[in-house]
Amino acid sequence: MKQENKRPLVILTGPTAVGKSALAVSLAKEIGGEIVSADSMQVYRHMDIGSAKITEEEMAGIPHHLIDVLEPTEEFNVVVFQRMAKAAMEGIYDRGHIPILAGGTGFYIQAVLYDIDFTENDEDTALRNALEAEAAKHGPEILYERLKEIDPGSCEIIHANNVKRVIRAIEFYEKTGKKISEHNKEQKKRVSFYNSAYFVLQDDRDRIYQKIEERVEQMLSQGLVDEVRALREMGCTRDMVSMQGLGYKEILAYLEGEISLEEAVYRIKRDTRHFAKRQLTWFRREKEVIWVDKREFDQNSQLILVYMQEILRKKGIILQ
RNA sequence: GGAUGGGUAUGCCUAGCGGCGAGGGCAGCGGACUGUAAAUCCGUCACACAGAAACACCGCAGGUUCGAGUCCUGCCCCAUCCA
Repeated sequence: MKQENKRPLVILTGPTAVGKSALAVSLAKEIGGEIVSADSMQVYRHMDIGSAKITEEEMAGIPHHLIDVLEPTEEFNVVVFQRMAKAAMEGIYDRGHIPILAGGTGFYIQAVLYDIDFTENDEDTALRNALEAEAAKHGPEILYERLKEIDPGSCEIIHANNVKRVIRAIEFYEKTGKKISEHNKEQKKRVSFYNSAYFVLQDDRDRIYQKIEERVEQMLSQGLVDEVRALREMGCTRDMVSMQGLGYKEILAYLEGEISLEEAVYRIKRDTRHFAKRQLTWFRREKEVIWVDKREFDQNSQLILVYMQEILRKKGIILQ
């Protein structure tokens, strides 16, 4: 398909706490956009403070999709995300608007942008659990050896200690009879499915870290502990996907008397920093990204907006 | 003033009790990622050289020893306790 025949898609991402949400709203206003959240935690209801969820007021009338659509007890993953995001985008196109995929989960963005094919296979938690138990009992090598026999290609890519990915590779083979290493090789060749602009908002590392620090403190004063306590009373446990979120698993550990509040806060800050770093690593690897460094715009979001629109115009994503 | 414990690499904590070109953890930094991704995992971390050559002040200065982070003496800091 020729570039101009593809449908438009704007992506706005970047490390946590750089200021994506606000910028996304401003951009949406300018270009007639609607926002599709690419965030693995903001999908959950009752998880407002810890996920730094955008407020109704901050949305300023711009429609936001994939926020507050699941209960914390429900499972969420890329496949579900992909399905929901595509559905939301259809609606946006129907309304003649431009979807703005905004959020920090690079993997989710990739799934939509390249329309990655996650070969349908029923998730087999029984198999996963069995494999996990095996690894826990006999060590991760045992699964790795097994993978070596069915899909040696994967062994070259996946480290033996990365049990989750080793399990997925085995599961993939068990369910489809195909090798995930080959499947992935195919998927990697894909090019953007849309006429897209992939903006990554960037800033000075120290500034990001400082904002993380401030944000965590703010969450605490907004009542993060109470929020988690309420979730716990609702029956949320640490093995749920939702409770793997930063801020949630640590506060749960505190509420269960495992660690002090001080330790929990320390870990949230530290792990959020690590997270921001991992996000940057991810975006550096993506080929089509357009880095938007706030330092180059004197932190002025107005200038950034002008710059982004200029690019969108050049790409034919917006007219005028 | 006295007692006791301690000071380990230009970030922090810690192992070490005569053979150490000093072990580990954290932070930091880099990387991977295609159905848990705010997850999971890997690498690096004084500098330089590489394997008969190189040599970071293991608080500082001496001493014992073939050999000292490790033992002895003195000094300087820190912590706690007693006056």
